Amino acid sequence: MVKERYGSAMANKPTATDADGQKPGRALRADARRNRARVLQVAAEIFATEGLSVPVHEIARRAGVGTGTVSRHFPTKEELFAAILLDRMEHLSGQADALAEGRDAGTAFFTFFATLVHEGAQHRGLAEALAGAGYDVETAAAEAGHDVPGRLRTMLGRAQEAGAVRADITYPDVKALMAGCLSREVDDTRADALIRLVAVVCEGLRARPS
Amino acid sequence: MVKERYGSAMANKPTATDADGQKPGRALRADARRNRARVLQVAAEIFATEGLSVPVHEIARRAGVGTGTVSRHFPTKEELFAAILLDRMEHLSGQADALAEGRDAGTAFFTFFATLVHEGAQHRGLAEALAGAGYDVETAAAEAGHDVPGRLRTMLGRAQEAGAVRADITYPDVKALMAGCLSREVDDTRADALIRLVAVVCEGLRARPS
DNA sequence: AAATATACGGGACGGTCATCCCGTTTGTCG
DNA sequence: CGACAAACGGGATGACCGTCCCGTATATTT
Repeated sequence: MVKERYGSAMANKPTATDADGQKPGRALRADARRNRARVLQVAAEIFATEGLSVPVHEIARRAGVGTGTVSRHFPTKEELFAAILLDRMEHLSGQADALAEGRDAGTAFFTFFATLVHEGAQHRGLAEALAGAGYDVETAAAEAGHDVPGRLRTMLGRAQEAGAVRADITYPDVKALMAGCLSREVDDTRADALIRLVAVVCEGLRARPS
Repeated sequence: MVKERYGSAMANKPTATDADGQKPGRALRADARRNRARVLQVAAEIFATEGLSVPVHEIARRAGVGTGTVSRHFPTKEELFAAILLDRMEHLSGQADALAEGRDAGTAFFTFFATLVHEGAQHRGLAEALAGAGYDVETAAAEAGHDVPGRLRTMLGRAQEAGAVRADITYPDVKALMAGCLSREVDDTRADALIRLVAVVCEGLRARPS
């Protein structure tokens, strides 16, 4: 079953983060930095393959650390979710910038759309869980300079100006269609099924001569 | 956050059900039938608007009955989910049959697709939760004579034969696209946003001259 | 109207987790 | 190499929730 309610304990807004996602005030000890990274990686993997309900104790056990270590680095489970997501955002915004230059607007948009779908397939439910807990992922990412939604929105606008995408499509429409490609309902999560779905959706989005 | 693991307590397969969803062996007392219906209705409403994590105690309280009454009618929370879903399936399969006669195959398919999306918008997550608990909704519904997926699949096949839908589309593709239109990501759940999404998807599904 | 089975209410129980705390270990700096 | 702060581990704590139970109330039957 599904638990959605969280006492939102996510109030702190770091004003800046470095590549390790930590506040500027203090340097982490070497072992601490190592453990933090390891927990982040293991958690991302486990949540992706087994769902978000895996207990924090289990994450700690499989990462080879104590539960105290996890909750010191990530005081609540949501903050762990958020850290994972921020990490992915960083990666994706880099790819977006690379795509935006060189190709025509339509190709860039459709390619980035496909990239997001495949990325999302690896981290189902993470964003939804955080949104449900009242944590605004998009804003947090934007503040860290990894504004993936903003980049997608821009690409959409350019693609529409270039006449490659239907003019009446909105950004929320695009988000919803992305989520559709990620639906759990698809029995075989293999790449080819995903690719066909993306093709259908892109076909629907494409502008065509009236 | 999300809990996905369920000790699957859903073993009993009623061999037949009547309109109230009860086994043939015994007639329910009048107050029992009333309470059952009331809980079913209230639960469907609450789960639809506030999510599946609302505690059973809360359902009982708002339905004006004791928790014992709920768990006597629906021994586990999953069985409550399943009862709600079966109720909707019954409704939908009727609509499908009405659509199947009279119109051309393409129109019937696209119309039923839209109907399912709008219905699904009212009951987000229910099907997923049950599937995650190992409960096969489709089979249960089919045994009760309300095989909605089967009807959709048939309509898809006919629409493809009639040349109205791309031939390479599979049934799982259609299910996934449906789920996409139902995505939580859509901020405004108003009807017009949904309608535009459905339009985009149908456009993508439509067969076009090569 | 009395008798009886059926259903009701809601408190109790047990299990699961996220989070906190504190005695112990270990990196870091002089 | 010694001292101190930082970080570690993992058990304790408390909250939440699904399910069960049983004394009480009420529909049904004769």
